[in-house]
Amino acid sequence: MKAEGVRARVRAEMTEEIKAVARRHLASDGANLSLRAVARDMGMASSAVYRYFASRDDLLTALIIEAYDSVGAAAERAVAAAAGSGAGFADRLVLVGHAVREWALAEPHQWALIYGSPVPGYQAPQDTIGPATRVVLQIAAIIRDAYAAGRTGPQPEIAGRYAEELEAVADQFGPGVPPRLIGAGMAAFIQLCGAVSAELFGQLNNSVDEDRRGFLEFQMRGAAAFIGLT
Amino acid sequence: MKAEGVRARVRAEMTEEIKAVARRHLASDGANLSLRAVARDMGMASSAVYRYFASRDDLLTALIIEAYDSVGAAAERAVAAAAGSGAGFADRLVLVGHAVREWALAEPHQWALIYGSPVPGYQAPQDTIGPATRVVLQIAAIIRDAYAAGRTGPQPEIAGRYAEELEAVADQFGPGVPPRLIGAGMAAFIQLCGAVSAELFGQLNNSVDEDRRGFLEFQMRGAAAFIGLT
DNA sequence: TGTACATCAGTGAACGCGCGTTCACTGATGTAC
DNA sequence: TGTACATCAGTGAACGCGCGTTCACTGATGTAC
Repeated sequence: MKAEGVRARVRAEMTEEIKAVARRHLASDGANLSLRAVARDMGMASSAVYRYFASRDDLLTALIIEAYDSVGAAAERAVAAAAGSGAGFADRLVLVGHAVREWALAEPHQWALIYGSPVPGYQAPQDTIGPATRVVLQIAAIIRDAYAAGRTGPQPEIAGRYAEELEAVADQFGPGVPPRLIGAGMAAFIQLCGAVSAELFGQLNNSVDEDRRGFLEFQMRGAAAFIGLT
Repeated sequence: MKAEGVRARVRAEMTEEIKAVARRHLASDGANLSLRAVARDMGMASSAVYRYFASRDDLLTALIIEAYDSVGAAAERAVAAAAGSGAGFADRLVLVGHAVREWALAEPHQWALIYGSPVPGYQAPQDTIGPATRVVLQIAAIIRDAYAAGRTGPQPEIAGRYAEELEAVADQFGPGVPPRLIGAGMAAFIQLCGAVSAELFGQLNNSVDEDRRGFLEFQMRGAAAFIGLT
């Protein structure tokens, strides 16, 4: 056995287990995650957790990053599978929607952690920015590809300062992509987040209770139409 | 002075003041509202608050109901003013969007309380249901009026179980309103909530930072187009 | 108008609990010779 | 291969704090006669 290998592996495993237990605790406590409760669940002294995370906020940050990565990966798998099977661009957007929604239904507390109200007193560090953009990047990629394939329809003019801001964003994605397209893509992402949050946070109760998947698809097709995807 | 008038009025004033202080506390603590902190801020013993609210959850419920009523009233004022000035139906939807957004910017913590992640361990009582529907009711009213005026454009067919569910919802709003219209109206509401939450919870940071009002209008015009409002 | 009584707001101490974080420590595991 | 030392995981007590809720109580305000 490797010299430093064993300790390092055990350390990694413990770190993962702490995160796993903490994720379970998100379910009952929301973002009021308690280090002591996590330690209790693991059968160790609360002080021992500090061997793995410098503070409660550090643990929270790790959970946030993993949540972003997890939903981002789900979106990426959906786009890759859809592109591989030759689905149309609107269908790809719908499939991203379903993938994100299904991830959220499976991990509602992780969803609340990243897309719900901010945790009071918690300031997200820079490390979270990258992972946070993975989902919207996938939507942007669909749009970029659709635009390159000439399948984005006519884009109405937009004007105003927000149009200029979108232009700056568009420049990061591919030369020549019209800013309105990027704006409509961001709108689709925001709409998706809103739709999933509405379902999880109870705003659909007593109106759409059975076929929420169908209703999400309805909304995503609206978003695709707004973009102009064909 | 009336016999029971004085005590009753003082009692009402105290109740209001407690709620006002509690609202201020939402800003720092989020939904982890502390009765003791509220009492401290009012310079009274924590036990005295129990003369006015039976428990912390009762106070939270009162705040939630007032928040729904407050944003609902803002939406109602916007619709009334827009209808009075003869604005088109799409414009009315946009104006509701601006009104809701402005309310949320002024009261971000109340917004988080009602549209953010649910408070852990808190179960909303029945009393919140009515106030919770005031905003979406205004959007439904715009759509009903637009439909009656023949300004909702052609409605594509929808099918599936969610369509049946929307039919049941449509029946509550006015006979003959096509369920797809109601679905598109709900989608507009959800999109609005998503857009406002995205702005407040930081998802627009580093992409649309200056003209968020314009970007919201862009999104609401998309929602109006999806409905078919002209 | 004055007096006896009931109502009610507010106090302060207490109960029992939980929290994040620090610190001196024990023992086991790895490292260097 | 064996021994001396360094590293590091984990313990348990403690600090200082906060919380929701209850309870017996004081004193002021209202009510009934």
